[in-house]
Amino acid sequence: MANPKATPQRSDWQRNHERLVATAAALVAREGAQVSLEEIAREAGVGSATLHRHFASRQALLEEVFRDEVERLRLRARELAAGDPRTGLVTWLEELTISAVNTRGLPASLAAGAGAGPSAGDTCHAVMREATVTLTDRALAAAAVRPGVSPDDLLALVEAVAQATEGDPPTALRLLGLALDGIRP
Amino acid sequence: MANPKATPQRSDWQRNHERLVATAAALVAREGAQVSLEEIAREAGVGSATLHRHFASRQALLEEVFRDEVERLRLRARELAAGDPRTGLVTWLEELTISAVNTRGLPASLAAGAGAGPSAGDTCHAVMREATVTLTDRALAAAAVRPGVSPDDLLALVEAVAQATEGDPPTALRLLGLALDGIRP
DNA sequence: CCAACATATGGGGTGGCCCTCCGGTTGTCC
DNA sequence: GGACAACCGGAGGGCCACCCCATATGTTGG
Repeated sequence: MANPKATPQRSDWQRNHERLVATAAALVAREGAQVSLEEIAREAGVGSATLHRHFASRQALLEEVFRDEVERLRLRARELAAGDPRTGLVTWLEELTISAVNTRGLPASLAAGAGAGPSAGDTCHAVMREATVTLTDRALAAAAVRPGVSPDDLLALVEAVAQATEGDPPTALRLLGLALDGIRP
Repeated sequence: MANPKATPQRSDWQRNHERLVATAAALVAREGAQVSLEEIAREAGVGSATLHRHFASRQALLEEVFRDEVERLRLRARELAAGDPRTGLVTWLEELTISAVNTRGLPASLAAGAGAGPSAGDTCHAVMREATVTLTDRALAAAAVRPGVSPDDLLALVEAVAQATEGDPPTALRLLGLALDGIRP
């Protein structure tokens, strides 16, 4: 289902693909991650069969919808990896939380990827995980956080908080703060 | 929709009601909180209309399914309120987390009640909230936790963790531990 | 420029879900 | 044991995910 660059699809394929992702982005932002797939297809002006042919699952569609935002976060993590290890990690977790809470459907998409193990490397969750591992390891190495803290646990916590407080950034940050006070050395 | 003791329902009503709750409990335990309501009705041997007449919503049905477990937890909180304030609160949060993670569908049910405000006083969430408020206030009064900690935040965190780690108690407790280390004075 | 063909499309069908209406049934109370 | 309110469940409407296959359309070699 993914698009191997080796065999470029027909132009209408690409057109419909972009249409679908754009429409999905708009509808997910307005109605959440569980929008009707048929509505997306209808709004995009294609048959529902086409949507299913382009995306094997709702999750596959969401992965593409959030690709840009995830990329933005990935680059941000790169930046943060250049500064202070402690504040870098904390800022990363905060910004990730804010993004997830403010981006309708993202928490669901991240959580969905979490259970899948390390199978597919390009899921939203996998990218966020790699960033979190890097920043956590740096903080651990600098003794900036209590030893034994696991990046997977941190990410799981952020995802849990984001999913539970979708649309309410202040609460999300309060809950995250509660948790973060536990990582002092 | 609740059963005011003043006008006892007909015997078949009561029979079907118990059947439905029992069947729902079994199916929710096996398949999770989003089981098909029609399947519950089918398995219970009643028409789907009857199920909808007895329970205005899926949530209403779940509330009854979990009534016993919630009552057990409530009594447990009472016990804990007699001991050390610090360990009482911590133990409560841990046991609540364990129960929620091990009881399929409970996290969803708790979370669903969370957004509803203080309208209905007998929801699962409301009961757990009252217990958590009591124990947290005690701990705050004894300066056993950092001031400013909110029982609602603690409960929200437990519910978030429980929902995100449903069926995986070790992870749930690790995440809770991460958060709990933040409540030292 | 055009034919032939792989690639892609979408209407319509299947089966499932939630929820409601309404004709029929069953407890209950006098 | 009859009358009446309470209760039941099959059937149907609206919506959804997913799939099949006859049709259309980009693409490419002559």
